[in-house]
Amino acid sequence: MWSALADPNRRAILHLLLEGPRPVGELSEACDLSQPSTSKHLRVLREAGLVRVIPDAQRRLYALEPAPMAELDAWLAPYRRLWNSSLDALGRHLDAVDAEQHDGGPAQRRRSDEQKGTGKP
Amino acid sequence: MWSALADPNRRAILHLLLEGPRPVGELSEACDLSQPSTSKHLRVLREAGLVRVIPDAQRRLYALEPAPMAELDAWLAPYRRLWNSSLDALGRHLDAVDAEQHDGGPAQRRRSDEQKGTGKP
DNA sequence: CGTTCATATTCTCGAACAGGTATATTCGCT
DNA sequence: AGCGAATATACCTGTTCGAGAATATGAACG
Repeated sequence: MWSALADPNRRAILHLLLEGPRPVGELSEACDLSQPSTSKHLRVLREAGLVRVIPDAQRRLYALEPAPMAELDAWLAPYRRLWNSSLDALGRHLDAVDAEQHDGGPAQRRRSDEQKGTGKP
Repeated sequence: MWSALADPNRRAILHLLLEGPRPVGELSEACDLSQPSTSKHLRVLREAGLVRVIPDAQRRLYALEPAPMAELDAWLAPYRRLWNSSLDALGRHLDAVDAEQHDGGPAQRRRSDEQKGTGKP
């Protein structure tokens, strides 16, 4: 997933998909990429699980897949404490989530975080 | 910065640095990397602004630089909205969205997605 | 001053990657 | 069925990347 996000064009595609599903041609035009290049980038994004494809006649609509972003957020969480160690609600909330995953504490808010192993033990 | 984060070894280094500044040798040993390789990765991380160096005699302590993580978080912010709404009612809404995108049915999840004219009716 | 430890840099090689062109596939339309 | 639009794949090419070996810098210490 990280290598998929490493490319600026792919991030641009994701940014466009933020506004809703789009066909390849539109992404290609908006990102100023050739159509084959766009298709290849979309393939990488799809194999990384970042987007999913919705077949629509001869078109293929691509849509964001939110799950990997949650994974990214989970990775970022420990670092978030660093850059702003004194957040009002957010930081405490995240700390709570972190603690919850360790001691099984008040698990009432984001219990859907425990989806699959991130491959990063 | 993204390309710096794309490498698993570099992410491992950052993960180690979470526990505090460390000299190169320690990182090298912990990540099972050769010393030159570690130095090269650290150079990339440094040029990406992700770590900073603290010279200490003939040693060089590397420490996390929190700022770029904030940048990452800012980039992630728009997507966070997405997965939050998805996690909210995971299974049912995914099915609903799926159906909606096939028959153009009740667009209940589209709160503020269609803000800009995509030029694609 | 020379030795040794810790780190950085250079070089080279093989693999991976991005972009371009040409071609294949699939669906809708007439 | 055949044509055309939309998308995917294959092939080629120049570039980048990461690992490894050899070497250079630089500081402590005898």
